[in-house]
This record gives sequence, structure tokens and C-alpha cells, in this order.
Amino acid sequence: MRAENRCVYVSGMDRKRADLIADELEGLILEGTYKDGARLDEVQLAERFEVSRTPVREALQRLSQSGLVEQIPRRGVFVRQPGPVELLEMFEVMAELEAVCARLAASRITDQALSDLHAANARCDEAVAAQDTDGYYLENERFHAILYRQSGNGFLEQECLRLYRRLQPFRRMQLRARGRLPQSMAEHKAIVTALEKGDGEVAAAAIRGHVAVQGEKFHHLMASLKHAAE
Amino acid sequence: MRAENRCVYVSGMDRKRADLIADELEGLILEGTYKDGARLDEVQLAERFEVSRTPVREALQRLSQSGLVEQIPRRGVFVRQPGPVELLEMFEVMAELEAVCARLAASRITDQALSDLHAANARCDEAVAAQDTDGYYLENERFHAILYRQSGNGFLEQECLRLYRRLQPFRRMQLRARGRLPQSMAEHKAIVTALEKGDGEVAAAAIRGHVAVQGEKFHHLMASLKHAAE
DNA sequence: AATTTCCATCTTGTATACAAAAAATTTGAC
DNA sequence: GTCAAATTTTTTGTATACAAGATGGAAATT
Repeated sequence: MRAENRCVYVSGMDRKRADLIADELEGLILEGTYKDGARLDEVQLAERFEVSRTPVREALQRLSQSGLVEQIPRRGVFVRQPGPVELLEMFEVMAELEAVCARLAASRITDQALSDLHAANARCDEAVAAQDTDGYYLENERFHAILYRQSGNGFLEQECLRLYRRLQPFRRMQLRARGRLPQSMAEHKAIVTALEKGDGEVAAAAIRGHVAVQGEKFHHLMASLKHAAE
Repeated sequence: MRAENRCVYVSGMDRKRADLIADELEGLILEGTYKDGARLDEVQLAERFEVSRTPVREALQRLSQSGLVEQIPRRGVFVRQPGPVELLEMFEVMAELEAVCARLAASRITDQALSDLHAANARCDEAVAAQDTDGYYLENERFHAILYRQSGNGFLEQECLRLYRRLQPFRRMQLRARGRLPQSMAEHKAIVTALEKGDGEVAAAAIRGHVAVQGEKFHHLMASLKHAAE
């Protein structure tokens, strides 16, 4: 009988070099060290990471699949940062996916998860009060992760996490907007309230507004993009 | 100045061997030649395709990313067909994504696209009348592709196409259900009607019911799975 | 007899070597 | 001086060689 050995990713599992390089490169691209359009030279990277071209190529293929770089056959791989249009599209999809999570979660969520959401929100509040932006991002992510999980759909959860990670650096810029943090917190609370009432449509609408890029956020996003492209 | 050379995938572009192998393997897995849990031996595949291990490994990594196989470090790669639960989850996400497309399309769709949808439906009808299942699948896919496009969100469109392709073989089994084809056609027409009226919520609900696995479809899906796993 | 340890073998992961295609540079003609 | 063709150089794609971890079985110990 086939064992239920799915999702048994032991934390301490030593990964191969290609995986580590992929993670490292992902970080370098997302943090802006490699600008949009920059070519990623295999041999340079191999020297930089002190490995052969093989694991570097493997890492680049991974990044190509996740959309961070574009691989043009026999030409090389190039950093492919989303432009303004694509970014807005991605945020729209994120908003809709989270809205789906909220709607599904409204009837599936556990009491435990509800209190977890409250707890995450409380820690978010503390972080805001302490001007601890890193802490805020961490708890914010936890809040959203709980929501994804409570959709009761593991596949949806994974897809949401994937897109959340992809948008992480841009979200960071977005939240710089003055006064966004308290507003964001209020939105979190409205979402939890709707979930407690079991009102899926209200929860969905609330989180759609929470995630979507609109009004003020739009200008900040554009400004940050211009800055990143310089 | 950076050129607008995005999405210029010329059809005649000669692809590298690894790409061809990835496609071939994908087909073999989806058509069931390689059953769930089967190990894909690098050297065997290299011999089979008469290439070295390098392009085979590249292809396997690609399949690993798209979820068709699972790569366990230093153990090998194994075919990873979704189980019943995961499959239901994927169909649920597909239904929700298409519902989002419908809701967005309701206010963004062009007259041209509406007539294209009518045309695709007409050809679907013809295929049903002619018992031409292959033709039906083709036109059905076109119908859905138009809808994705009319969401006005290129990123969403791509994600939908990705999942649609992934579910293709299972959808095939699902539509075997007796009397499903006429019902499916009626649903298509209801969707177009809602879109014409610009009623996003109705269109979303219609397509959600169209795609979701429920009632009869559930049993057929389970039966087909049992058959595929033998 | 059962279990554990060690060794042989096999498989994956990485390094290097080679081939082919694209980019760059040089050279030649006009 | 400019443009174009050809050669050189660089870089990607593939093959092979090597290293390290995993599997399986045999031998030794309890």
C-alpha cells in the first residue's frame, strides 16, 4: 500500500546546491540587486557561487518557471520584473483569490483559526505601535496564511502562498503609504468580524478591498516602480 | 531603449531537446503510460530518447515545477497524479477562477468576443450533433479561452489556461457522463446570456456551477480515478 | 533465527569537456 | 568613411566523467 508520505518535508533536509542558489538568486532579484532586463551570465554566477555551471543552470530554469526571469533559447536568461500593467493584474488576481478564500472560509473556518486570526491581529497592532515594520510584515503574512488554510482547499492555499510570495517585495513598497497601516488593521478586523458572522460575501468584499490596488495605493505603486527601474 | 519584445514566441522557433522531451513526457504521464507513483529513471529515459542525462534532467525539473512529478532529493522523481481530494480541490479552484473571469468579463467584454462566444457555441452544438467528441473538446476549450481573455487580465488568463491544461485529461473523463453534453451546452448559453446583460454575478454563478464537480459528476470522477489507478 | 553492521552497487548531483549557435570584431571592398 | 562579409570569440546546449549519498544484500554478532 502506498504510504501517505505527502508533505513530509523535514525541515533539516539538506538541499542540493542548485536549490540554495535558486533561493539566493530569487532574493537578489526581488531585492533589486539585479534590475529588470539584466542578463544573468551562467559563468559569472558559477564563479560567484563557487560552483560549476550545472547547478546554476538548474537554478535559472527554476526561476524561469516561476516567472522571475525569462529564458530566451540560445540567448541567455534575463531578469523579468513585471511592468505596471502586469503588476496591477497580479494584485487583482491576488485580491480575487483571497476573496475566494474568505468566502469559502466563512463556512469552513474553525473556532481555533478565528482566535488565531485575532491573535495575529493583536500582534500586528503591537508591531504597529512599536514601529516594528518587519514584525508587522511577519504577522500580516501569518494572518493571510491562516485565511488561505481555512479555505479548506489545500491547492488553493498553495496557489495563494505562491502569489503572495511573488508580490511580497511590491507589497512592501505599497505599505509605505502614510496612514496605510492603521487602515490596513481596521480592514483585517472587518474581515475577521465577517468571518465570525459566517457572512462569506461580506468577508470576500472586505478582503478584495484590502488587497486591491486602488486610489492612493495606485500612485504609490507607480512611484515605487519608477524608483526600482532607475 | 528596451524593446517591447514580450510574448514574441515565434511558432517556428526551434526548441532545444530538453523542451521536446518535457512535452513528450508530459503527454506520456497525462495519457497514463506512466502510472501514479512510478519512478522515472534518468538513464532509462536518456536511452529511450537517445540523449544524455542532461536534457532529461532538465525536462524532469520542468515537470516537477508544474506538479506532474515529485522530485525527492537524492531519491529520484516519481509520477504524482493528484488524488481524489486534490482533484476536487483543483476543480474548485478552476470553478472559482473562471467565475472571477466571468464577473470581470461582464463589464469588460467586447461585442466581437460575444459573437465569438456565440460562434464557438454553435460549433459546439454541431459537434454534439455529429457525435464528434474531439471537435466538442476543441470548441469547448476555445469557449473558455475567450472567456479568460475577456477578463481583461492577462495574468489571470495565463493562470486559467495553465490550470485548464492541467485538468484536461480529467475533464475528458468527466464529460463521458450520459446527458452531460446537452446540459453543458445549455450552461454555456446561460453564461453568454448573462454576459450580454452585463450581469457579472449571474455569469459568475453560472460558470461556477458549470465547472464545479458536484452531484453526478462526482461519482463519474471517482469511478474514472479508480480506473486510472489500476 | 533475528538484527545489525558493513560493503557492493546503483542513482543522483556536480564538474568538466565538447559542439553548435549567436555576438563581436576585424578586414576588405566600394 | 561606411557598409558588409567573414572570422574570431563568447556563450549556450549537450555529452561524459566523477563524486557522494542511498539502496539492498550478505556476513557477523547477539
